[in-house]
Amino acid sequence: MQKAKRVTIKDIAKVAGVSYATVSRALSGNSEIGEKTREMVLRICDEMGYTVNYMARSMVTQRTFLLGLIVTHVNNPFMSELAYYIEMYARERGYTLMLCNSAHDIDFEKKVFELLLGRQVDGLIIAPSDSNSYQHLKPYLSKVPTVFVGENLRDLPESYVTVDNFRGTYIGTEYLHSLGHRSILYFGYRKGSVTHQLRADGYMSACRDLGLEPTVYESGLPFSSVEHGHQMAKQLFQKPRSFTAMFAAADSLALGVMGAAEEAGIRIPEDISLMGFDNITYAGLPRINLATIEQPQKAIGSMAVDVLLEKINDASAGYSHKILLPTLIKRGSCRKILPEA
Amino acid sequence: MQKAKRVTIKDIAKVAGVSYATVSRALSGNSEIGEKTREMVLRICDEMGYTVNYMARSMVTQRTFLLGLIVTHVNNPFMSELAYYIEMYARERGYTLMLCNSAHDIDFEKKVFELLLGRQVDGLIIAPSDSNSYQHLKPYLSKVPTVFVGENLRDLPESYVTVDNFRGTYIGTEYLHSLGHRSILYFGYRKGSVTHQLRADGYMSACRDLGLEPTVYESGLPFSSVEHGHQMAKQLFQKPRSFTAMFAAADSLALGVMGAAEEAGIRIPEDISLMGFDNITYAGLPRINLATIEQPQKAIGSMAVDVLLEKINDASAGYSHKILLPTLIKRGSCRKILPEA
DNA sequence: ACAGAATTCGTAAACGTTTTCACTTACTTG
DNA sequence: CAAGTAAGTGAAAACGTTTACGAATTCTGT
Repeated sequence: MQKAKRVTIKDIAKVAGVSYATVSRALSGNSEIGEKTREMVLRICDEMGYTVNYMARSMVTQRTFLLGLIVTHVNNPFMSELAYYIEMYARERGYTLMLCNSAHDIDFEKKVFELLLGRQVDGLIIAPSDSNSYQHLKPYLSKVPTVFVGENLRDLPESYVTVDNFRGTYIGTEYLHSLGHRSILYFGYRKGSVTHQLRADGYMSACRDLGLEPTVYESGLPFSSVEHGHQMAKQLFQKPRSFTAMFAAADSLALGVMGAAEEAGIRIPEDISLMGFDNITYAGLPRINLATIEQPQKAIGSMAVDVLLEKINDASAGYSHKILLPTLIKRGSCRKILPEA
Repeated sequence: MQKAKRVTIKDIAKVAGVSYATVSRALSGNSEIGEKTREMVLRICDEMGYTVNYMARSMVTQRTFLLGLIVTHVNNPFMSELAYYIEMYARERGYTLMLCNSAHDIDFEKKVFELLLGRQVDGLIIAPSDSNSYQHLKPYLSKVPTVFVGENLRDLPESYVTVDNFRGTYIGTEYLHSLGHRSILYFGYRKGSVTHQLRADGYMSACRDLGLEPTVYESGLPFSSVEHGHQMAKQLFQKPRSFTAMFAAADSLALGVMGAAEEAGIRIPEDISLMGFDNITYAGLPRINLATIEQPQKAIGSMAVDVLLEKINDASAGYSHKILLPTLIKRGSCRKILPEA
């Protein structure tokens, strides 16, 4: 009883007493057709509950209006927000999203890419699991328009849209300095990642410009997470501290720091001011109140879609690099102190 | 240059010097074919970078191996976790996910349902935006196997998988009682929703069994969010309190309560013990430490897929209601007190 | 009222697969 | 070695659309 056979264009044609080409014309609307027949056909479609079969259509038009989205984890708050905006915006533009998680696994990422290719997506947005995952995906990139998101590929000949990571840490460091902090520890997570490198560079550059001594503490871990932050901070807090503020390279790390601080009896912001990066929803929660650098996720999402659609619609289009501006978000985790000097 | 024409089964056939039917057989593997030809064909496919076109395949097999997932908001932490598990598990079973947000909008939900229908999904998982009005989806339900998730449809003849909401609030209330609380306020969010009703019932039933006086404070708002919780609690805290513990119907509400409490100078857990429901990731964060009732999301996700696949593969299968067990998660937001009596 | 133009519609091919059916081969077996 | 069976392969139809092409109809202006 579940098997209610789907009604096709031919069924409509039979009832309407026209050829099925005419039905197609009435529906797609782009071809010329008589006004009375169009109305008649549309009415019958309605009555019979017809819905167009996109697959069949795609077979002949060679366009699926399908977009692939590969994220590391949808349940990573940064990704889920991005995914939300991308989905909504893509739908607005007539595209449907196929979502896949790569789970930070490069082989998985490759497989998923191939899968989506087989699904004939018109284009692909990928939040790479690793900034050198570009190398692994290279063979596929000629097969489908792709835009990278959330990672900076530097001057590689591929489209990407991301935030100005350098500027983010730069203005954050400036802010901490303006609060009176003269000894700021940078708390990073991944050596060798371009994105991370840029964040670290922004911090160091600001330190230089402000006459501060930069100190970097980082793990070689492949990605940031609350647990990683917790582990790292735990170790850190065992040794005596010489800094008054910490700049974490990602909000998730900062959250881990908060946990470790609590355990170690260190108060934030009384003993240490803490700054994050991303402005995930968690950061704004009442008790968390994490000052941070906001990535304009909605803009990143819609921009990624725009860039992609441009690429899809104009095969001769080159690649583009869009770098959006971050915003400083002041919150309770940072406080003003008197410079000791 | 982007337009690298995709290689089809016919191209392979030409190179291999066989008919394209043979190529198909070599790939799908289910038909009989000579061992040497199979290897030869597969080798050539590999060399030429062939990937099967799922759309074309689906045209003839009438199976797309596509699953639709409709959630209210992927960036709602409960949903994003669910989506993650569903995607991963579905992929494991050979299905690809098409994700759509309904944004708590019933008309939107309908449109999206229709859209996915047109995309020929084999089945549909939906976290309804409103459990009252499954009515608007009714006309579609005969067209595609569907399972509802996260909402209890009571005894409607449709499949769903959800947590035992009644039991969740029941054991939560018991726990608060065991800590010495004798005056527990239930802080709910949506009148008329079955899910909410069950949670409220669990609380009231426990109160009755424990000899406590139930008190319910609720808004008619359509869904729970941190902002709603904040608003509600703000009002509540203006009046004098007679309770020592609050049981929020959802973690997001509880988070809002925390914010309002902070503003009102009320300490948690010193002044009030607070309990949530869902165990979203936020709840476990260092400073939040929200005691709550955990929904087994991973199990819900995979179970939903299992139920759906069963329905897909056996058209004569009826519907099933799966009610999974919640778990009490003890955390710092609740503390022991001495009963005044 | 008639030539010609414009409009509307039907026929058929095409998209890339799977699968039935029938036809070759090759392999058994007595 | 004949005959029967098994195994491998090709030809062609089918899935539900869109669209180029051409035929038929209606409209325009004189």
